[in-house]
Amino acid sequence: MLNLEESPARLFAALGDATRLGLIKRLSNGAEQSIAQLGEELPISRQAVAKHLDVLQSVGLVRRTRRGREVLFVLEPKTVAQARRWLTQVSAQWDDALGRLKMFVESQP
Amino acid sequence: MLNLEESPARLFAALGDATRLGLIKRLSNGAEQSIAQLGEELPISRQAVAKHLDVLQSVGLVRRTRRGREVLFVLEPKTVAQARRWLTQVSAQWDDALGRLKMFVESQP
DNA sequence: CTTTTATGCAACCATATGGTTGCTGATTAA
DNA sequence: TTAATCAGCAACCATATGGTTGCATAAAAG
Repeated sequence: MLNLEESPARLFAALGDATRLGLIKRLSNGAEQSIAQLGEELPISRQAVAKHLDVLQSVGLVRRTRRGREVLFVLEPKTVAQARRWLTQVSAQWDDALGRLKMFVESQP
Repeated sequence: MLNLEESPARLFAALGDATRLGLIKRLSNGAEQSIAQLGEELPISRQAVAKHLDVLQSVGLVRRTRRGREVLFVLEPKTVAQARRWLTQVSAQWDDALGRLKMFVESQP
């Protein structure tokens, strides 16, 4: 897996597509699903779906398993959590900064 | 502001670039900063920085204010929180699914 | 008033991205 | 065994993206 800690950009980029977000949402029900299944309701070709899944796998958002002739995909919630953590840190730093500003203002005579 | 609730894809796409993540991190200290300031340490042209800031503003991640001849940018933590919320929901749905699976397995004779 | 500073606008360029189609190979079903 | 299903590979295409340069404008500083 790539180093997402120091470069979450690729991870967010993988999330930055409506089709891929849909796939993730669909996979978040916990079920393993094949490429054909995942593409059933989508208005794009199977190959397009496969490419999207490749992108998701390349950043570790999904894991693939072969079973016979089909390939099953499952969500990797740890990677979702990594993205969440980055945003949480930004929010926390923001809150800290505002807190310090408030303290400074209140300490003025 | 665009409707991010039903289409967080554009929001994640805006986060999907290392330069923009750097800008966000830099802005998370709470200080308003100009385009020139934000681009000081970056190895790209001022126009490139301005374009990145346009992207961030177009999804509501930053807000711009004009002061004299310069334009100041400030982080919009509410939008960061929106992205975080989407990821949280995916995680929660995943946890629910696993919980139901566990209950089902344990209820088997 | 002249110069510097900070930004905006527009054209341009190379590459990435999201999509397609056609063909091939392997596995399951009839 | 033959037919249907699921996936992989490769080429191709249009548009988006991230970057550049050159010139213009407005405000602050000298």
